[in-house]
Amino acid sequence: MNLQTIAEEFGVSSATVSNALSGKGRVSAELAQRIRERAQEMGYAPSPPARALRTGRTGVIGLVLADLSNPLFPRFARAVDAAAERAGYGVLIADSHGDVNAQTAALQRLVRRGADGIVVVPRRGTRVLELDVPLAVIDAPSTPGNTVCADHRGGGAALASRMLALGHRRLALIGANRDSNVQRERIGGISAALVAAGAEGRVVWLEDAPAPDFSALARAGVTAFLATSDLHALTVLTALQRAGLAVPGRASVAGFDDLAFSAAVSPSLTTMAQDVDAVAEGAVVALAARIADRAPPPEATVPMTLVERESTGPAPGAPPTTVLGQGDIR
Amino acid sequence: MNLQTIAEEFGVSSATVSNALSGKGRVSAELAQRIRERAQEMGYAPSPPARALRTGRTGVIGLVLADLSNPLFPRFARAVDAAAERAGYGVLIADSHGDVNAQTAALQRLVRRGADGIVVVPRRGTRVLELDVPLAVIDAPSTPGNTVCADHRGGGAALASRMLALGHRRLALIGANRDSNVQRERIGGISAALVAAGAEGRVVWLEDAPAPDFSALARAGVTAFLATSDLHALTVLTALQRAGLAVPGRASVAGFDDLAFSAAVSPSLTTMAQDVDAVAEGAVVALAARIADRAPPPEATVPMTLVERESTGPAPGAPPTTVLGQGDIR
DNA sequence: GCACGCTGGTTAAACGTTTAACCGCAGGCT
DNA sequence: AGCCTGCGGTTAAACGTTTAACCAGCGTGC
Repeated sequence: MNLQTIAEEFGVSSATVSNALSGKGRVSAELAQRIRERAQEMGYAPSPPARALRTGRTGVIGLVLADLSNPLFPRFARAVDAAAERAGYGVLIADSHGDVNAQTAALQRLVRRGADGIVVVPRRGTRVLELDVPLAVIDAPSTPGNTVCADHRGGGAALASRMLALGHRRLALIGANRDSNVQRERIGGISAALVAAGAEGRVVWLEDAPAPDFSALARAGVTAFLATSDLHALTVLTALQRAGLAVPGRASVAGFDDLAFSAAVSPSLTTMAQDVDAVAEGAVVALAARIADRAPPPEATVPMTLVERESTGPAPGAPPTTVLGQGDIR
Repeated sequence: MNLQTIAEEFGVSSATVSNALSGKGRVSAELAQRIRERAQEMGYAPSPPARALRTGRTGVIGLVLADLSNPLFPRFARAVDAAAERAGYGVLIADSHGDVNAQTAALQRLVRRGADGIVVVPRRGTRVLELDVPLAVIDAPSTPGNTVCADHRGGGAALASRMLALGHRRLALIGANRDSNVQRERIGGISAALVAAGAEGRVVWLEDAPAPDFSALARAGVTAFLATSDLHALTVLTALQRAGLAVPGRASVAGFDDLAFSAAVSPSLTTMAQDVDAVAEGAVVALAARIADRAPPPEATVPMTLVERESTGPAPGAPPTTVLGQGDIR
């Protein structure tokens, strides 16, 4: 089932068949058409190794998801896979087992396996070394070499604004792992918006420290908890509930990324979602351009969208506000 | 940086170098040694396409994760990747977008890309069609063609026994999606153990139906909720907490699979965990054997382990029992 | 009448590896 | 002396594709 067998059927050379299928050389339009049809009905598929050997390109890109603890992993994998498929690429994965030089090892494995380029979602604070293959980095605008990402800062600002509109003035910020550019930007966006409005936003928990007593904070007057991840938001939510504090009656809780469980818990979590598909598409397109030696598109950020659910509401004692866009707006 | 360049350095033919590196043909031991050392220090790596073209094998296996909603995805991907790496294979992914013929499309994409074999975690109730490449299926023993999986039935039975030992006699079972072989086996294992002990275990929620009122069930005398997934367990947990029912004081809650959030919520979730690494390793080993045309190992199941956390405890009003293995036993 | 250019192909080389077949040579056996 | 055998390689083909270079035939312009 190679070019030769088709060629013999038509009494032509295999080069002609190759030309007909690729539309590159000189073949009469009519013969080309017939060859394409026949190849189609024979289910002919070119041999990737042969093509790769000749052209030096494998048609495969690597994907390294470094931060395994990030539950966005499956969605990124899926989205990158879909985008790569659209661009005609296969996807080779390599999970760096979390640690930093395992990440570079993963990258090298991928180039050894012949990846034409690599999409990498780096481990927090990891700088990705320069390789001899094109890279597309998905992290945060502040990361050097970043290619495309969600607008984490803008998302933080938007979430904060919404909470301000709901009357919250004392807020607790959660989960600012200082090694994560993404989390830093989210916190930065939130803080900026709060400060501009004269509200209080204090970071109360970094990932590495032991968790504080959230219910005590609520009793002390904090009316909203904004976490940089739904995972942390969930921790807060269950802690408050366990202490008998109503959410959102007594305090509101919100997170980021709209993780799988966020819609399933009760009350369901308000969250700032990123458009994973758009980000992945951007990364793959940029990578494909760089592989084809065209100018890659400029560094881009895609907007985040607020998914307002049940875990947020007006601050207790605040004057009633018009509640816009309530409900699941996915 | 190919065989030829090394060969010239030694004044031998490229075939000799190939033989030296593979240890297959006839080369003097001493020359072979020198060649290997030199290749090492030159950083020589054989060209995968060339090797694939010649041998007909790419050294790459496919991984299709069909059930995207399954949050185990990242762990399976990681584990399969690691096992494949150990076996000398790369991993090409293909996410079937959930629907059934997208799954077969994904399989075909992988074979077209040259996968030597495919590991598939099938979509619920999907029968995987026979292909011309070796397959390893990770699902449940009842699935035709299954290769390796966790002992879902045994896990269910063990979880049930533990709850019985804690004095629970009226239990609610949750999440028996009737298309999922895995969930059916888990429910089956639980039910069998409960029935054998004369306790009551009723399935109260299938995924497609609207969720019942869990707090009402608890007030009606159910003291334990066993869900086939931590996701459902979390739904129950938050619903009970919101209704002001203490967990595990008033009712115990347990799930399966030890998902990311399970240790983070309050109270942390008791769960029946599967050894993802062992399952993945089994699948890859079986697949590698089939690819090498050796007899694959027999179908295997790997035991599950109970991770007992805070969400389970003695049934209210039950005689006090010795509590074995309390705490996080990971 | 002839050089020229266009059309529709063909030929052959090249990509880098593996492997079957061959081959010269030295030593041992008969 | 002749023959076999084992050692240490070499030669060459093959895997399937792409692509640069070539070529026959034919209509055209001058």
